[in-house]
Amino acid sequence: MASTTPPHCSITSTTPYHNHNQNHHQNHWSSHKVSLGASSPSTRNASKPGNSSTLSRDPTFPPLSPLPPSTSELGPDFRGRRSTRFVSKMHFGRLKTAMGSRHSSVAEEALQQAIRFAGDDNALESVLLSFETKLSRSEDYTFLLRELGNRGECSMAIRCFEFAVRRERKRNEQGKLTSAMISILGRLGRVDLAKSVFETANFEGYGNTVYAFSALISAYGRSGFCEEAIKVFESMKECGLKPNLVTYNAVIDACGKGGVEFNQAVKIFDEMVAKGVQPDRITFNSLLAVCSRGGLWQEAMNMFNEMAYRGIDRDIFTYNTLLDAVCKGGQMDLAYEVMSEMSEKNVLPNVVTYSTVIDGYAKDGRLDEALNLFNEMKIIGIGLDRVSYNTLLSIYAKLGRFEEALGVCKEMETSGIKKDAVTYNALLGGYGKLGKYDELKKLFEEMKAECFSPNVLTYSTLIDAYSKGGLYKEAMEFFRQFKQAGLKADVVLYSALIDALCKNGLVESAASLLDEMTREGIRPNIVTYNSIIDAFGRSATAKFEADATDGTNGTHSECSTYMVIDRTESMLGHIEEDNQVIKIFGQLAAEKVLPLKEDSDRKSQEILCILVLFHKMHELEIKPNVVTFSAILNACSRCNSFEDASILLEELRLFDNQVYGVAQGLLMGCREEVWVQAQSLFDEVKRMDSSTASAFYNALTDILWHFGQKRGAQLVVLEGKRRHVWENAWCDSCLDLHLMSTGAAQAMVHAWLLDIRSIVFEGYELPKLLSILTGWGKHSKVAGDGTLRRAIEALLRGIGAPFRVAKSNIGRFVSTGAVVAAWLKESGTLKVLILHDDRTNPESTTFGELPDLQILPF
DNA sequence: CGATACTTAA
Repeated sequence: MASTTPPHCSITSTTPYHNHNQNHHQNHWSSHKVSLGASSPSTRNASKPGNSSTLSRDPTFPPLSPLPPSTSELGPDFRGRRSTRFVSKMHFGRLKTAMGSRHSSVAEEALQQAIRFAGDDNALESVLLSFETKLSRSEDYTFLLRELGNRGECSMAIRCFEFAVRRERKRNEQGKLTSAMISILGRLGRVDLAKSVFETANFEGYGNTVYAFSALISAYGRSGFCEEAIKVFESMKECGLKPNLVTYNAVIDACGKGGVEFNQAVKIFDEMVAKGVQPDRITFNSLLAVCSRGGLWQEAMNMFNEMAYRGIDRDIFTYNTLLDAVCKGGQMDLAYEVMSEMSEKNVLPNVVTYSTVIDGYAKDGRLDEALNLFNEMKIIGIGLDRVSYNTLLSIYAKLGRFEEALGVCKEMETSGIKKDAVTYNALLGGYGKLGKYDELKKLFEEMKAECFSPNVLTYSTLIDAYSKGGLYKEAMEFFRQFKQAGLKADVVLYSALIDALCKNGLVESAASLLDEMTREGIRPNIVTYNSIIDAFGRSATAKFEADATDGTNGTHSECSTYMVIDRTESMLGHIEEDNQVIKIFGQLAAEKVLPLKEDSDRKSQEILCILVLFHKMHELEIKPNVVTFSAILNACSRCNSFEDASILLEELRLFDNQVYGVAQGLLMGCREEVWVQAQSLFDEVKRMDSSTASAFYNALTDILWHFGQKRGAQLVVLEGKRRHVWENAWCDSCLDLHLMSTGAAQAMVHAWLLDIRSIVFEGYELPKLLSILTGWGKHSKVAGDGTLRRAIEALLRGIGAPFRVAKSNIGRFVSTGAVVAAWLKESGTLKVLILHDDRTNPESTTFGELPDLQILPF
């Protein structure tokens, strides 16, 4: 890694990652689904706490309600804010203990009494009074505060603090209590209260210390309010206080939690060095955390190297955070390397290390490797914790390996770890994927019965699952429950809704939802964009029923979908404001959405919209992934203009030459030129999970087939077969096409028949019965609509292949080996089986024209 | 003197 520059330079230099002009060709092919990137801080801070910024004149504290629901014990969900995923790093598992603190045993006694009166503030007051003479020093009170905080007794802690401050004479002792209190409130996620404690202390004259400021900075950081943290940091300097190591560390840490740009954190780091404050391990660990947020693995490696240069030890946190950055950056091979080096550096990987790398593999689609690491963990005796169990569970759920997922649940139970909201949501996702709606409902009820209130993700999962299954009525019902619960929609929920609309061709409604979410300050991500891109070329409209009397006379309006929906009276009896979504879902449920009639002008326009979207994504630093690529190719396949499709791909090459260059090259018939590049693309896809990989091959084959590059399509399909993209798709007696798109399937039929032919010509016998399976159109929008079956039927008829529909199964075409062999021996057969490209590169005709290649068995 | 650190669900 940049070994030519001295490491101490590397930290502040502009990194290639941020230099889009130079580097955007390399970094766009990220396989992980969500890029946290650098989100705009302004939107994230839409709901700043405690905006009553005027200094409180009243030395009493603000009313304590609303308190977090459960204050009696420290549950896993114990935090003040639960609305955002940016603030996931709250460390209530690692409590500050009073071990080694210099409190007296009387303080312990006082604590026991106080806990007994939990919730009764007056009783607490009398306990404190009765101990007043015995509790001498502020250490005793700090101990009490901390222990009350650890037990979630926020209001008691504040009472105790007020009491202690009142009886204390010495300023610096009051100051100690203040910084402790701010820290505790910060840990409890109550920045609003922390701020008012701070302001009061300042007003009363004992809060103007570097400790109080540092604690407040950290409190803001914990809740993700990085801008506020930096403001406090600046105001501290204005007060004439000098930030010290801890202060700087707290600010940098806040940057990491708030998802701030790496460069801004580096600026603070530079300032600290310039002021002569020597960074320590925690500084670097926090800087690494900033990198990990944005997946800036190169910068993280630089930091890591710089630590060695400065002679700073690296601990388990250093390694875990570095690994997180490297994993989020999609560099799993490097992650593996780093992890392997840990033991020889005497830092043994722990459960967090494993969870991090395992999740990295899982997100990269390398599920086998993820599962291997779990085994490794078991072998070397690292016990699984809640997080690792949930990670394992979600991998199985994602793979649809439900038996194993349930096994994980059992194992969790026997190890004494109860299911939590994460577990339930992962299970719901798993059932949803398999379309097990009864179980889904049952589990949802169980979850509620176990008092895990469903959160946004729960509802997103349910809405997504039901709409993917076409069950819009249920999806709508869950949406309504979600609204009723008063939850705020997030990017996942919006994406689920948008996806449902897109899959039904309601692009314009989807676009208006995209606007709506943006207006609400919710940043769309790659999943959102992939759905919308996928919708282009699917135009449909909701059908407007003038008078719902007979339905024969529904006027089919051609104007914009959004307008149609807007003018449609709610069929729910009453019109709910704000509920565009419910209306549209109502339409979907009533099957009043019809495809718009073929309109090639419109489709061409839509294709070009993709370019606009792509630019927008680039602007928002949302990295396209393989799903984006597949979606774009699918949109092209739905469009009839070769010119438009090729213009689009040509333009997209500016963003990622490798990926779009390969597609464009194959489409234009320059196969020879791009085939090496194509191979490395296929290598990358090979590492992803099977459904993503097959979607990629399906999309690429479809566009080639659609635009007449049939030989190219066939080569791609064979590449996919060689790499086992479609499981057990092919043997001598049976060709299973049910996971393939129509283009891929057709190209495959030709290849398979050619292969069978070579068996015949080598003098071997064919199996008695040959069959071609098309399934029931699993991959088309409506299960069982048979698009694939019809395409294959037409193809077989077209080439005169003697197959017929099986009696028992209309998705299966059968023939006998003898009949097929006879047909294959006919003189004209080879000619119809060999595929050709409409376009070949005139300068390199040799490659595509060698018939030998096609006759040989593959 | 008191204030600062890691991993999970689409």
